[in-house]
Amino acid sequence: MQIIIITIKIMKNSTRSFSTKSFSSYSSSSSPSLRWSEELIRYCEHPEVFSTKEVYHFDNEFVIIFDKYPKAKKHFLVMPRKRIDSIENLKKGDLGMMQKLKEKGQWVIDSMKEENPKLNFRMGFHAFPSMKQFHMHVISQDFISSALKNKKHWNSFTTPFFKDYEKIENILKEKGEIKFDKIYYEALLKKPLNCHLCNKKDIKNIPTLKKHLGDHWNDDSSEKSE
DNA sequence: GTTCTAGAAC
DNA sequence: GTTCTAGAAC
Repeated sequence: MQIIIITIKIMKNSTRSFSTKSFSSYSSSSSPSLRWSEELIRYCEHPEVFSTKEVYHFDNEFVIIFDKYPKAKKHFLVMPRKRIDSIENLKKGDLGMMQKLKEKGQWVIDSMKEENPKLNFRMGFHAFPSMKQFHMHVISQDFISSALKNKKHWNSFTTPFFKDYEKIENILKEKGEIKFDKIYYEALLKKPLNCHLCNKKDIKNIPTLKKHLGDHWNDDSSEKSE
């Protein structure tokens, strides 16, 4: 009986949402297939509507969210709320914002290290991000995560595809813009799996890499706990 | 960015 | 036969 009631409720809902959709012009449906790339924008426009499980912190200028698919034990995105599509849209005039962005990132790192001093962090940017809205990654360097699933994930954080904050700030100061060679950086994502901590090269596959990362994490903890 | 899955690699 | 990767998704 309960199942029947639930089914009816679902049918009612879907009918309603369908008619609402077709009634209003639904202007935000700019190519629905590309909507995933714009998801970060919602956090910047209305950070207050999200739970504390999604939004770590926000103020008038910045939002810090938990990465939805964390590639390490701790992985945050720090973003200006002002609409900036991409790292390529940065101007020298954004250097003030950048300084505050760095402070926000460092504030998260300090707080996370207080919680677990064993964690190391990098803060920086992908040379060619997939998601719109300029965002900075704050990510712990264990890379122990079930969401880390393929070579692209790995190489995007452990090759020069990942640009530390200071690097980007320096380029912006010196050249006034951020522009990378797309062919070169796309190729980096396809390179063999190399460990970011030791000299191990050409790790066979992702499962083997994960075992290797687990070993680093455990070795490290036994050293420090002695 | 993810999910899904065909077929390559083992 | 099973594990794993990598390309399509309208």
